[in-house]
Amino acid sequence: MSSAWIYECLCDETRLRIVQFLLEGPLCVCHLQEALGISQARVSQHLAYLRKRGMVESRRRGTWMIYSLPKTPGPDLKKHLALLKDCSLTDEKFHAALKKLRLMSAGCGPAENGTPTKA
Amino acid sequence: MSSAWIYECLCDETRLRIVQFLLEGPLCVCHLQEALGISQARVSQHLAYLRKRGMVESRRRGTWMIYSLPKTPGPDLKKHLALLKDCSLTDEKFHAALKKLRLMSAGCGPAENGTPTKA
DNA sequence: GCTGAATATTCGTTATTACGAATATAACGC
DNA sequence: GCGTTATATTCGTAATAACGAATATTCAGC
Repeated sequence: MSSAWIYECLCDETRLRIVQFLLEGPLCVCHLQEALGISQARVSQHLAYLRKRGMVESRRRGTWMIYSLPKTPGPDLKKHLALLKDCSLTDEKFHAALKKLRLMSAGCGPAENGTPTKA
Repeated sequence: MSSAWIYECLCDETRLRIVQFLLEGPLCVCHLQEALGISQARVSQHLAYLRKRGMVESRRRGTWMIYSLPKTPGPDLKKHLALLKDCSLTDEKFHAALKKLRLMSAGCGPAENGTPTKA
């Protein structure tokens, strides 16, 4: 039952969305919060869940926490993430949310090496 | 969130095992019960869960119910099942259970077109 | 139609999980 | 040090899911 934890991480709709977003690039908590339209606490709780299990990594950038997918995922996780990305291509709702997110802010990826500048 | 239901189906360890077994071929309830080492009711409950969501199909053969994976799975499910099979290759526990199952009984696959004969 | 075998369903309980609200922590600029 | 912003954690509760036990259904053979 080696990769059962992967299914457990993704069986919650909010967590699945988070990982889908992170597949597009690193994001800070407040951007995820905006994109998902849920409370800050809920985002943090789910991120903590995913972090404990090794599904996401975090690094601090000033007061911001930048979350991203593991730089060196294990073979099973790597395949699952690739498949999720593939399946996300046909996910209308996700793409609508992603578009909204990109309009809202530039994302945390490009601004990684400077002081965070909120939109 | 198109394929969220797939993760929901597989996030339970028992259900994941069931689908892993079915990837090897059709099985009846009592064989699954033996292979999993759990009560008949639990197997039936989980199978009902999976059937409602289109993850498994069933057909009657005498008093036996033969469960199998969908003959014509959608594109996303097809990919997920292929990945699960791939990941199962390195799953020691699963292979041990599979070996035990094959020693116990011939399986329901070969006996499909006759009266079921319990080992 | 009765019986036994295989499977399904219902029900009450327990365990787990997600949640919102409140509070705590951490870093930054002053 | 103080206030502000961003994030994390704790806690009590509500929703959900899994479970065992008991019961119901379905079919085959007689």
